[in-house]
Amino acid sequence: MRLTRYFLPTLKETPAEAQIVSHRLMLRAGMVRLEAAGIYSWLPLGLRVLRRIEQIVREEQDAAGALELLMPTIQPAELWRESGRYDDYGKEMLRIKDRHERDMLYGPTNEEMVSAIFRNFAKSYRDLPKLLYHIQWKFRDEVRPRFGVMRGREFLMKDSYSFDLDYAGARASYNRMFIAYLRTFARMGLKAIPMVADTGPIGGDLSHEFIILAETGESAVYCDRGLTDFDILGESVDYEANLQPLVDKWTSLYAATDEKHDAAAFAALPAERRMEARGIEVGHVFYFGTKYSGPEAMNVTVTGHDGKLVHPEMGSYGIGVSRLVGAIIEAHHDQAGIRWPAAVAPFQVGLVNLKVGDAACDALAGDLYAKLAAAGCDTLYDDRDERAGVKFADMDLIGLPWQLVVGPRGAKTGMVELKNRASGAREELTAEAALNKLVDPTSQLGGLLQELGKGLSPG
RNA sequence: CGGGGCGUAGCGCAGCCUGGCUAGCGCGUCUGGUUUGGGUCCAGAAGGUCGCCGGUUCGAAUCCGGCCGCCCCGACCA
Repeated sequence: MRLTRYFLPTLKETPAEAQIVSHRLMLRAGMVRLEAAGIYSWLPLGLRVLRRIEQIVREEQDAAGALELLMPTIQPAELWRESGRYDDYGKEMLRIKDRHERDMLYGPTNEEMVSAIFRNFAKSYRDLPKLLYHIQWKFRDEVRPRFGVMRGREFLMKDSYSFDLDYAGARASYNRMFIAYLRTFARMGLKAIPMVADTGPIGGDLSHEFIILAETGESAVYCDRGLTDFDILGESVDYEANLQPLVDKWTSLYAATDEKHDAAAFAALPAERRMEARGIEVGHVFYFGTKYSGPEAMNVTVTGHDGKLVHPEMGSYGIGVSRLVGAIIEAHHDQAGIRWPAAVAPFQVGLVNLKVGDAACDALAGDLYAKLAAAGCDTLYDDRDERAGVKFADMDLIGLPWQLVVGPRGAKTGMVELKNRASGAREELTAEAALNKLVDPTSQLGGLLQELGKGLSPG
């Protein structure tokens, strides 16, 4: 993409309303625009990131055996009256009426609807187990939206729902999602730590929040330092096998948010393993049994092995997709701007032509742009007639993993500079060598790019 | 929803307390020149219903009342 043709309204100064760093950077980098409290338009750069995150989530859900569907944003109140939540949910639910004065609502979640869908089609134990998910905009009329997209009223969420014949099956589904979540966040360059969460009236130990560590996190967290050394991507995961040992490994060490914190248990850890930090919740997995499938709610039944009707055991599993955009920035930024992990970056390479109009610079940069494009590498080519400082500042701000700089100093001899945004490391090398480094499929980055390229649509 | 703060040009702000010429400044934008490896410098220009409605007054960005919007702290949540 040529920057002269792109829509990238970067800001030098920080808008007054933004307090936390991710919100500031998203506004300054031209990713989003506030439309109303907690409601945002996603501008082209922000949308690209949102889509990358969404796609990683989708791939891991699919890999874990979940099936994608798409339910509407607007739901009839009838469903919620069935479960009893229409009256319980309170003002957080945005209630609307259609032209016939029928009560509708903008969905804050989808347990009722997915239960109704499942109830309609599933008849027998042979239809179980099933894991259904969708990625859809939700609305919760928060009293106080804040932190930009991290706590908006409208937000993009991936929510999955599992249906199993019995508790053992539900636990297996839970484990699938648990592992899928670990992989999902790890692929995004995040260290997400599962922490025991409140299960409410259901009880049991089957609810975990996935928390990423960030200095600016919303809540205090306490955990065993050993958890940060675990690497799910290094494990071989077979979703058809028993996942319990793997789940046990991740839940064996102490980890809790402040509301579930057990000071005594934490104090029992060796001092060097005690870690106190700040965290942001990016996912939540929850087993709730027959709360929604039961007779007092949606009354979902299938015929069991013995011919008797049974209510499926359910669970739900959420990932805050739009929230992740902010959360990732909280975890990956510096003074100058964002430092995107490659897997979610809006573009992989920022190609900077320092002197547009200079024959050597134009030719070399143009050639590199064409070759990067041919190699399938998402490249943002800064071909603006701007000063070097402006270009560098914008590049650092939007945080693409690699900056490929073509300037008059080196262009004559075919030399360019390659800068790694995350580490800040720069090296002078020939254009050819830089290209090979960026797109050679045998190189680490090249391999990553190839993997990223799969299934990604241009944004 | 309780407490606090703020709405003046695209963005960041001053002016308001103590009403008074054509409402300012910086950044950005446009034009010309200059400069050219980290947000150049000079000159010129465009751009504002001072959030909205009403009141007080000879006169309101400024004082008073109401409303709307946004932000922060708290309680609540992905």
